[in-house]
Amino acid sequence: MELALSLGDASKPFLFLDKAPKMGGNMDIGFCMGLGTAAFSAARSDESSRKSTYEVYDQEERRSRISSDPPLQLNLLPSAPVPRSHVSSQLRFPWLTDNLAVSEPAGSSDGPGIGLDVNRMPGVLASAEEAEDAAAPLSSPNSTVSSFQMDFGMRNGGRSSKRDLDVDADRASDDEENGSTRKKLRLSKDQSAFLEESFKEHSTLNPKQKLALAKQLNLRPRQVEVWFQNRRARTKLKQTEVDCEYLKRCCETLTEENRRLQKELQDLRALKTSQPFYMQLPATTLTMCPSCERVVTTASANTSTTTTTNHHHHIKSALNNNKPRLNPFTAAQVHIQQHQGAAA
DNA sequence: CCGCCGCGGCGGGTTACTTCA
DNA sequence: CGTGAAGTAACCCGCCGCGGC
Repeated sequence: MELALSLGDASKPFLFLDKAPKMGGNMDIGFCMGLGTAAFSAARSDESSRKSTYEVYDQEERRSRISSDPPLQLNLLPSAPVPRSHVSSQLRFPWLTDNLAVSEPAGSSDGPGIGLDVNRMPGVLASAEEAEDAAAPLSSPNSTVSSFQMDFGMRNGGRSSKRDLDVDADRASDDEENGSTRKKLRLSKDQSAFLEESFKEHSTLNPKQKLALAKQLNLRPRQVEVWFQNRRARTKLKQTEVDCEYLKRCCETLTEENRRLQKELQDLRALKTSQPFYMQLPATTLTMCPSCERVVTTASANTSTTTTTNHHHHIKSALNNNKPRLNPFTAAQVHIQQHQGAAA
């Protein structure tokens, strides 16, 4: 599945918001970005400085589909590089009532990937708007915990483990003791999954979408915004890695080609010295074998065109197949004639 | 019409924290 | 149990576009 990222239509609603209940069992959502050529990476940086990077990717993908280069596909879905918090095989959305019962198995909360809902606070405001109102004037780091309103965890009445309690308690005390401490709060796996879904719909948010998402997830709009910024950064980083890998392969290929050509040149020089007759032949120009479309070196001598080739295996073949022995130029001519004869 | 200003969004970079091997 | 690496939430800064004046 190939999904072109599109940022253009910010007015487009999140489709999945309407169909969230259907998402339950399907984690197999391909999220691929097309990469036509690696070269665009450097070029686009200036040209698109004020465009969204992902919009440019989208354009490049369209271009790449036109070109003959097979696009590199970067799978950016949670499946691979995405954190352990996404290991669950099913996306469950606790705000959907039919999911409640299976949200978190009892007794599993101390294991890895427990979906530690650090944002959830015992005293919950009624709405995300209230949460936002509470948080709005406080963008300072120490405001985070106190402003988080997570009516999000409905599993087992809210608390999933003693560890959660301890962590929250620690945070609360930290906040009280150290007002300048920046708290980093993990989003739950459900929140992350939902944000991931929305990112696939739109990699950027308009204010409406941001608010809607924040409300859905009981996060502050600022958190949603930050999450999307970071997510775009991660995507770009991954794409850069893919670009680098592609360029690396290109470099290796070219190095190999260069090595091969050097050897070929060496062989030809050796041939030239061993058979001085050919030294009298005129200067050569590059042309292409009309049949196999490989580059050949053509030497024009008055009326007759004799051809040697960079792909001198052709010539060697012609030399071997034609007795008495032909010189390489005649052999190349024979080679081309053979192609023409075969085509006719 | 033009310039200025405030606002908001974004990218890039960084920091601080969490989790895991 | 301590530690380093990786992942990521949150922040800061600068730039730009846009709308209002």
